[in-house]
Amino acid sequence: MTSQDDRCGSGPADGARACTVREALDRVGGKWSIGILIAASTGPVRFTELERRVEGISRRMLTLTLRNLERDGLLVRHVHATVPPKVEYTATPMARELYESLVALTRWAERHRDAISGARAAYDREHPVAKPTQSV
Amino acid sequence: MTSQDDRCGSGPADGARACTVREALDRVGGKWSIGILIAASTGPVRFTELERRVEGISRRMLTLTLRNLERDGLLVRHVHATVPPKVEYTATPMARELYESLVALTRWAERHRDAISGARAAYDREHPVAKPTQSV
DNA sequence: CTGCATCCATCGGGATACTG
DNA sequence: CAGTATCCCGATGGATGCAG
Repeated sequence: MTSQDDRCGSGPADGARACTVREALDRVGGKWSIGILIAASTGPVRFTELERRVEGISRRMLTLTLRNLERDGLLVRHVHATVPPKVEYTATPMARELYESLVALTRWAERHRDAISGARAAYDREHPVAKPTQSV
Repeated sequence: MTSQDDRCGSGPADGARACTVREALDRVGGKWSIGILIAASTGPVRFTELERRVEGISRRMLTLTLRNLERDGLLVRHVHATVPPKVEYTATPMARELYESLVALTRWAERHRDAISGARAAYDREHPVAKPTQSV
């Protein structure tokens, strides 16, 4: 958090391009950002509702991720001053655009899912953790 | 690395969608993956060349990231058995497709760059690290 | 030239308990 | 209900030295 260290003036060539991509990636890089964004993209969602919908997330991480998304302007937090506190989170148009941009990536993942796991299997087959000095 | 723990059967609703996105994100989630991919997408690049082009990367991280990308089938490693070793890395078509899919994200980042930094500034302004018992 | 091994600092993130 | 505070661990990544 609060990490703004990446110097985008990396300079030598395609550093700028790489950096711009990372700008976007960094907003969704967390383990839970996407899940939360999706859950909140259909309308206002309450804290507890998110806790159930995202499934697997801890209260702590939910809060942290929520704060980051809010800070980046991807989520809007609305507090109802009622007796049992009620807080609703809503994805901003910017967040929905982000999600739209992500579909290309999703499709890529679907298209190459097999190729990738294949490549991994092949790699692992040809690159066993060969310890020359140890062979049973 | 070698982390394949994400259970995509998250179940309850949009968990599947979120998971597929993460599949793609996880290949480029590293700090250097994108930079290397871009540098290698225009043609075969040597190890040292990459070390210069990526700029800021350490020899260690270059090697590690290279191995991961190779394992995922995004990079092909070609070793020339010459006296001074010469190894070239080339992005696979799959990797170039990945890069293409990332342009949508890039555009999103460009479009909302100002909005985001603005949101951050506003948030930080309204949420100072207020520690009641400590001031100075 | 290419790359692995080691040491070390930092960070994300899980578990749990406490509070307005 | 909606958080906040602590503790704690594994992963990430930087620096450096050694080796084929």
